[in-house]
Amino acid sequence: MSVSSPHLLSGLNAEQLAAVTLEPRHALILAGAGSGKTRVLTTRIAWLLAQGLAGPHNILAVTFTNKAAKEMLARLSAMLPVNTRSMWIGTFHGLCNRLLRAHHREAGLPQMFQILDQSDQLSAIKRLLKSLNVDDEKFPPRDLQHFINAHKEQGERPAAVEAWDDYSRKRVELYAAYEQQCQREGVVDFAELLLRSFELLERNEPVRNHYQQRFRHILVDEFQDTNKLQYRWLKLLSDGGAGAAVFAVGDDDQSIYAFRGADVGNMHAFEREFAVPEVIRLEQNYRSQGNILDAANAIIKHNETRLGKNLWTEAGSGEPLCVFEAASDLEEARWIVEEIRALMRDGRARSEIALLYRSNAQSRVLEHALFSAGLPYRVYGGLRFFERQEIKHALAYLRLLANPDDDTAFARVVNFPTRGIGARSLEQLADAARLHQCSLHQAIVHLAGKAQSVLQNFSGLLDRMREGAAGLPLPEVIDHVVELSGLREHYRNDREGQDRLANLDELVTAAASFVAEEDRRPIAADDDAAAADEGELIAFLTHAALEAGDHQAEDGDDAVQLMTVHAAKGLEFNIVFISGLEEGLFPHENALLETRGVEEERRLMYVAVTRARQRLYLSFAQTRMLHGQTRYNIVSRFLDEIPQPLLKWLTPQLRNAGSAYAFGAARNGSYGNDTRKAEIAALQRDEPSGFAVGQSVMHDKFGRGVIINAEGSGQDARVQVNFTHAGSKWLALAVAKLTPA
DNA sequence: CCAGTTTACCTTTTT
DNA sequence: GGTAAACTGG
Repeated sequence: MSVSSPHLLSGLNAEQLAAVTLEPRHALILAGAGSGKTRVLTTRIAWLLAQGLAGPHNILAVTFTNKAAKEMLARLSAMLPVNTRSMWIGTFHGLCNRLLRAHHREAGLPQMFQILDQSDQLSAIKRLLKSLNVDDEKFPPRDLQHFINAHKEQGERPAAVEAWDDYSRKRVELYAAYEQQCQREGVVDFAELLLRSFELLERNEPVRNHYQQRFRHILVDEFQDTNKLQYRWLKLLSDGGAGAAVFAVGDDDQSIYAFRGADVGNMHAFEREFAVPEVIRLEQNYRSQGNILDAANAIIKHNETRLGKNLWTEAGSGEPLCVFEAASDLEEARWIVEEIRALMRDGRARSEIALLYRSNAQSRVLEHALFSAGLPYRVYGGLRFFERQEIKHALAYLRLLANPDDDTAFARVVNFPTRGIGARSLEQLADAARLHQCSLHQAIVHLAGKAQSVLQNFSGLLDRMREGAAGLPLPEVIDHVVELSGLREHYRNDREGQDRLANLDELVTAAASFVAEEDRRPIAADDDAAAADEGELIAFLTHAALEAGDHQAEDGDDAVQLMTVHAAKGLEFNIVFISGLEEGLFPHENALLETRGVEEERRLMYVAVTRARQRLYLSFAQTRMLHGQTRYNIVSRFLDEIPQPLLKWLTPQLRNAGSAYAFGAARNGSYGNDTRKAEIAALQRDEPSGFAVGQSVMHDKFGRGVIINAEGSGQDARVQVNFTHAGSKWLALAVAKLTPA
């Protein structure tokens, strides 16, 4: 390895170079979209190694996605020959898991602890509520799950949570009970991985000292997405800033995970608490044409709380952004398909094109249109491989092999496929378990009568599985379990079970390639205490929980890419469509209620816009089917925030010329039947005083809006209006001064 | 007492 | 449109 490696640094601009070659000290890099962030991060690591400022084992690099971690590793090994295995590179959850496996005893966990993903966590909570006879109407499991996770992410155990009334006291009590249940079953949820390893470092001085001395350089990707606990974890590991040099890369404008506890405030806190000497801004964008960047800059300027940054490019302005107003979501989808066809006639590949939307529910219409047109497409999102029910069932059996006391897994498959163990027997079992303070599996011996015999049969099945699996390689273990459990038989008899059968086979294949991968890069004899001797099965189950799989999109074929804006973060495409630019959808209505909610939505829009290299299409629809009912939306404020000269309207701008209702009709049916249907429905409802659902109206105080609902007649007539800036309101027509806009 | 059928409910984003 | 709880028949 050369002492100075000019080739490493060639092609970097001045700011990138400054960031990469900073002397070892704390640094905050504000890296705008498309500014070469990942390159800076990986080159920084390579530079530290090449300069001899650190050995591989001194490096800890943390990312948010497995994908980012893999990419970093791949790029790094391409840059210089290095034993990446002795570096700690991974997601927060992955690294915490590694820490806890190595120190499970000190952390108070069984060696074989299992990881609950969120759906496992939810069912664990439901089971808990049932066993404590808690009314799940009063304490909805989802709320409780959010409550528990939010507190864990703040670093708060039940004892630290403030309770001021009976209700909050009860919730804290349930939080405590949930912890006990997890501890008894030997399982940890996602947030627990973080909190437990934080507490391990905090309380165990030898362990803390060991890692503080080992890691001299901590590099953090997507720093704006860290939550409070992750920040404290980093701070602890760097000995409050006195130890490892922390190199944090982030973009406050791309912070889009506040909803799950991410705290942009960490960037300010880091600057202050670590006394970061200087902040380096990467503002040159290598991705997008000028007009696209101008639009992105114009949008994000509307946010008040920013560290401040303005992207620029040496590329030309490029094309204007194309805007399309559709009569309906179906129309929007049809237009997108037409446009894609035109692009392909121009010689564009489908894989250059991405369709972005705010929420997954929007993909269906787009998929339908693409499918009907025979255009290949790939959807990112939705169910991932390890989240499919047949896979989760198979994994549950595997978990029971490793740990029969895993009640979540037990409850999941005890009667699946059905084997005559009904609700009644399970109730008795749960009662016995509570009475004896033991797991469901252990409670079987305390039963009597029929319940005991059927459950002992099940227990015997598990024993036979374990015996049959002994000594087999992992893929064969899985195959054996799938067979013996009756899962294969069950899906064979199910008319719609063919895909599921194929997935179960795929699980065996996945295990085979997982084992092969592990063999190629064996966990090197780590200098850490008790190098995790987890065994293939535990490693595979951990892999399944932490990396739920590639969002089910097959590689290879040339296909249009469909995904949510969140999923698109970090990606780039030559041509991007952002669809559904409507108030209530994007920005999402739920976000309007939250403080700073609109700002987060705006950052989301900023992320969406900056995905495009050459061409950006923006579209919205007047009516949209959502959750089975038609909604009448007005154009998103974000579209209004883009300067008009950057835009090219593909549809006439009639927005002030009449109601949505009127111009749907004016288009003379050429835009499909959807607007007509809305029209007819409105007429049939005998709307009062000449107002119709879907019509644009003006109000002295609230401004412009669209009527989305109506009821009553005469003096009692009321309409619900969705105002651009004031939100949705019910107004009595006799009182409110509404005028057609 | 269990198993298949119907109904209800939900969906903003996810490691 | 898809799953999980409630229902009802065997």
